[in-house]
Amino acid sequence: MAPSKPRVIYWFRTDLRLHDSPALKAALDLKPECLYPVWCWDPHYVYRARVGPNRWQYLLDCQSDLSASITKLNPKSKLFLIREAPQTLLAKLFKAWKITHIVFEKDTDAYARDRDENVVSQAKGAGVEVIIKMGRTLYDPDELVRANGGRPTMSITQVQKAGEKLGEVAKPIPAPKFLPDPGDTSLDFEHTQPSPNPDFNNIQRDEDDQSYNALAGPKGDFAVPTMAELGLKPASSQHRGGETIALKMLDEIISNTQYTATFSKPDTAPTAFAPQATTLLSPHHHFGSLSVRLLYWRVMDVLASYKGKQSTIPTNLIGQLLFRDMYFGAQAPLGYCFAQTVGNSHCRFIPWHLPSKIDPSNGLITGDHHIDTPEAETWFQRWKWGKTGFPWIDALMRQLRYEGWIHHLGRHAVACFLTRGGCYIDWERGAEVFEEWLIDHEVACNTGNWQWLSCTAFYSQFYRCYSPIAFPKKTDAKGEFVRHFCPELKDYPDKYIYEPWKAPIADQKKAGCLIKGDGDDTEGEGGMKIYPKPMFDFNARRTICIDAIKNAYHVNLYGDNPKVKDGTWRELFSDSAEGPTEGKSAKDASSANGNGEAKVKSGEEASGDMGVDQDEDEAAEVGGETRGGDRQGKRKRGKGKGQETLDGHFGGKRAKR
DNA sequence: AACATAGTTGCCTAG
DNA sequence: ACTAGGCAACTATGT
Repeated sequence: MAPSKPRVIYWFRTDLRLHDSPALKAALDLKPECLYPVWCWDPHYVYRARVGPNRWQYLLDCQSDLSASITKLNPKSKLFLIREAPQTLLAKLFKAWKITHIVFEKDTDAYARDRDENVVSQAKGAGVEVIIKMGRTLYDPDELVRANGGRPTMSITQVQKAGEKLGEVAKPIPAPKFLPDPGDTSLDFEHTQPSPNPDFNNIQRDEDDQSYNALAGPKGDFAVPTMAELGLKPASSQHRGGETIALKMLDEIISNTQYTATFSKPDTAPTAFAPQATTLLSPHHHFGSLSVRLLYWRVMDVLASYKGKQSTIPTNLIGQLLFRDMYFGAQAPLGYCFAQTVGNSHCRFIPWHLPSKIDPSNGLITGDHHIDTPEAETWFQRWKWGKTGFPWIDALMRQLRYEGWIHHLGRHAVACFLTRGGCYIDWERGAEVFEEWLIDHEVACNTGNWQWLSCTAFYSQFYRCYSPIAFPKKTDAKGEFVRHFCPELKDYPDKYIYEPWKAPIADQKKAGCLIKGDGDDTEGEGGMKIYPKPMFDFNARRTICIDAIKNAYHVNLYGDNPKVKDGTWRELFSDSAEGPTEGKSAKDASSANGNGEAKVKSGEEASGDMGVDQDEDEAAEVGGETRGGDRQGKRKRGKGKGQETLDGHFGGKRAKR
């Protein structure tokens, strides 16, 4: 009996490209009789990941461009976009389309691993062969971790050393010249509707979500959804996705050999816009519309022939890619806990304001947070919406919201301000906002960078604190960036542009904008604009925060410490510490931070639970596995029962200091 | 073992 | 306009 020719599903996910795809090459090497390029509209992304309109649009751009490129290679083919969860859909497709193989690119994100394990086991049960190839990073994160002694990669030198053991980064593979026909695409099976619970993206929609109305879309043609179908208003960002654009951007960067060879991240201006100072390739790497290995080798080619003085690792473009791999290598062994403090063996515990609520059933953050003081919540909201009264911070947050991208050092500035250098608010709050608004949001990189900036992992020089006044002055003394994104300040004199509250009233009136209030009003009498007063004395907050971090470093708890989970960490923090540290003795510590700033504690939650629901504190070890595969839809299940320990999954790996 | 140095990206003042 | 050193002080790594 001659073996029948392979009938292959190529499952596209975060690899929306045809060039340099080891997985796609593996699919084509099977010489299949038919190849189905498939995208499953995953409810995890639709409901559970936070995604604002700009990243939705970027994703649709990538899908449309990829689909067009597929059709260009084979007019019978396209990206078949099917509106159902992969966990329920793929097994039905195996049967309906007589599939023999499924091929996809490896994804080491915590959720992706769960999803893919599920699909792999269903494929095996159905007799479908699975082929998985790495292509998302320079090195396979799991191999990188193995070469790092099984430990998460926490520094760039570790990545370099581990990388050397793994040998040369894979050379890019050319895009295919042809693609096989797809087979019959009938969908003669029941449509499994997802449960939109929780739905973190409800706030993004102003119309009904119709993304799951029909398996093959409203026209039955497997088309890429429209923003309207998703219930979303149009994107505000000018940044557009897609492999075609990505390759053009790459060509432009590489053709500027001086830029490519001398690029040095700390020397690029975060105040530069239109054009920005860095490459803006990160969203393409996120969606896979540009291969990082292609960028790597094209940069290496330039470096090999460029005669002038070059920048070096870690500040050059190669270094940037190594940092990306470092974060993937930090995330890979830590799983879900990498994205939070509680349970994370490599993240310092600091008693931030607005700590996450934890689901006792799996030890994972729920997406909701405790409000330990109303003041901190106010600061958080003003930070998020660009109304802090610090123009540099507000301009960055508005650029983030409108355009979905800000310069890396701008991210430093706003992240430092929210956490260790201003508000003393939990980095998880900031990471959630970035997750929602960034077009290049990558869970490993976003998490890692927030830990870096909050000095909870990767970086520890907390006394180096970004000033919202001095820092932007270095590259933009005239405040052009602020004038663009905070136009109400556009006529302010240069000397007041970063601290407009210092301008005399006469100057404020002359510039057509009064500095007053807390951001609720934007326009006053006679068309006079209003910009808020600064929400605190920055230098005073800076001192409070540095003292508090220093103290927390001395207490020296990590996220996997039992005291973090059971609440007894409070006993280790004196009443004079910033943050919700007073615990049971809150009443005695009303104004005790030594800087004359009376702390405002809400009666409701000041001495309440932090990070963990206290009812659940008696939790004992119940099995070793808390991967949280059931995060969607069932997070309120089993309160008080079946909870598992938050610590010990990665126990014994790091000697505590 | 004790110590020195480096670490992608701080700020301020004096000269 | 630019640089050097002080500021107060963290961890990881190497000798």
